[in-house]
Amino acid sequence: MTTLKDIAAAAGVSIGTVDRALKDRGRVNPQVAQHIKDLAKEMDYHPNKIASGLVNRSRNYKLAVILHITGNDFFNEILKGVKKAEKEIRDYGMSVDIYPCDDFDASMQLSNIEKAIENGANAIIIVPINDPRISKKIRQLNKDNFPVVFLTAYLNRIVPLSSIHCDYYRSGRIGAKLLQLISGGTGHVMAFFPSSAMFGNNSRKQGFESYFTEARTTLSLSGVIELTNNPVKNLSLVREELTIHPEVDHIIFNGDSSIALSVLTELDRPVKAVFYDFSAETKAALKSGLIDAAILQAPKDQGYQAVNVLFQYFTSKKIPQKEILMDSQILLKECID
Amino acid sequence: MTTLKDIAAAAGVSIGTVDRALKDRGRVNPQVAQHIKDLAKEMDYHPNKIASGLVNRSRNYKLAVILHITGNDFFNEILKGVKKAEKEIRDYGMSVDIYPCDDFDASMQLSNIEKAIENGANAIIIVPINDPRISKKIRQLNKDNFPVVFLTAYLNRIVPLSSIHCDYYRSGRIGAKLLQLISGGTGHVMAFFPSSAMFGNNSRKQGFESYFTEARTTLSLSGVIELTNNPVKNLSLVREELTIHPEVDHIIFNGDSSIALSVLTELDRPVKAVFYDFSAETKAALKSGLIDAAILQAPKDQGYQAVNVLFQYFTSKKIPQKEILMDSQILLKECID
DNA sequence: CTGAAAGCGCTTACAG
DNA sequence: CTGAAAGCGCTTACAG
Repeated sequence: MTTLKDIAAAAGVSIGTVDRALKDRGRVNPQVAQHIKDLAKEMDYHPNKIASGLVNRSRNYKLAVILHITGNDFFNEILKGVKKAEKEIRDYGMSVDIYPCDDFDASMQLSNIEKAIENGANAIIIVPINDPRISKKIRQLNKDNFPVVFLTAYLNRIVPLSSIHCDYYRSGRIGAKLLQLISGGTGHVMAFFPSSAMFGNNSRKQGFESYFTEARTTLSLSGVIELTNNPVKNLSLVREELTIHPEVDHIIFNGDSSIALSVLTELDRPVKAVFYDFSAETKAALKSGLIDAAILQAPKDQGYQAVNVLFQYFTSKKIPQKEILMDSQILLKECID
Repeated sequence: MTTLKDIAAAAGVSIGTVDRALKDRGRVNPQVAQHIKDLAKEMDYHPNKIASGLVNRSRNYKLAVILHITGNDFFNEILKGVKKAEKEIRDYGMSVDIYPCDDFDASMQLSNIEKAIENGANAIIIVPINDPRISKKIRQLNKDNFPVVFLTAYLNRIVPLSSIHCDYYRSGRIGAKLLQLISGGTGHVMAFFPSSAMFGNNSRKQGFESYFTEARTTLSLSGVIELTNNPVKNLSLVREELTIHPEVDHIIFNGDSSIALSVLTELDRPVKAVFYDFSAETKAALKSGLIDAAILQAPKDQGYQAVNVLFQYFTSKKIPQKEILMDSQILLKECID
């Protein structure tokens, strides 16, 4: 392994000069700089990140994770990933602060952004609520070159440093296909999707519907219902729709799983079901056979990646991919029991 | 972040003494040692791995990856994971050497183990061929406390430092369930599994068969064929079986995918198919609709984990889990197109 | 424009 | 049993 020292010796200069030349951080005689660069390439020099890390730790970067809800199984998974990454970067002097938020409370999220910055955050990881105030704020941060990473959700027409989420459209199509498979080819489907206030949810809904529009399924669609942000309202909504539509024998559900599960349990007819996203309840329901499949989006990985992307950015100046798409994972009973 | 220096100051001793007390690596007055340990806990001390890494790099650990075949898409994926991990640990002074092997050539694998050790390997990551000579050799290494990690495959009754593979039995059951789903409920199935020389393959076959034994499927099983290690032989075997059994309209295939794909292409009747493991061809076949599902076992992750486990073991003395099971991933056309 | 030196936190001989 | 010091490779003021 070539070190700065080796190159300095070969070039007959000090390691300080080598460093300046290689990192372009200073006034170095262009001739000398070029020679050093050539030598570095020749000697296959790769800076030792451990050593840089040891020095850089004094910089003490702070990352803020800003959520959009108070917490559920899905977000706990995300936080597990965040915390796993935090452990790995702690020694580099980086820390992570988590700002929880009342469900979909945009003004609270906005003030959390401001609070984070006051607290000295060097970057923000956010599950952005689709609200003009949030959009405006993030546009401003972009302009100021303040690093922002979108996690799980995103905002249309706003391009942060990086945006990490599943391929929502595709996951909608996968849901439709799974219904087709578990149905055996005939049935009536009712779909429940969350408020399309979040772009991802909307995109997932569109992916799902595209499968019917393109006639890729032999099932018939009894309805696509948009849920609200109110759990009580949602419970009666789901209950009601399944009563009004007695023909429905398949549902696909994206939202607070406990709601759909309790309705499924009280129903007097068999209904097959596909659920989105991880929760302990969903897992149990899959195991017991109450539901037939689940589609996950690797939440833990998403959390991990969000932190990791910023770590790379700060320590190695590595510009991340603008969009990091996570694979959807299909879960059947056989995958877990 | 508490450092050794902080503790030394608090205890009124030198950092050398603190280090010795905390790591149990030396003659320290028991009284003093206990006091230091208490202080460390109190002050929430966590050794900085970056700093240790910088020192330890001089130790130059060598890891050997010993394969059991020359290479295919599946193993290239594994190697991608190995190389990803290698990049991350290079700065810590660790390196990885890869020893390829003629397909299932146990004596070649045996000599590779010996070669690796001669070359100064500090640990071995191996896809063990089920052969008494290999078993004997690995038992000996275990006795000598030489770290061995099993990757993708394993040997019965031999417990290495860690064993990383998918849950083969479960993946067999998932295969059976997928056939049930894509069939719509009726059909005749023929299954092809590789030589059960590798324990995992055998376990997968058993998982698959259990699904039929337990009558969890409405399909009928026309045959379970064991493939050989000879591609030419396998091609005629698959072709022959599908000719002898004209009723077969579903296959599940675990082996060299190009063989099954070419037979599927030349067949004069429609046959639905589930394939195991990743290959570029499998992916294309899934996309084109020639096959209906694939079951992957996260090969890249497996390779990454194998190296990482040893890194943790050497740098942090962290004893890994005896068995690390990877999730099976279900792939449908909708997941990739 | 360039060099010498201190320091990041830990490990490890080397004295005592 | 304990301490002082060198060194891992890089970064960063500070002189010159």
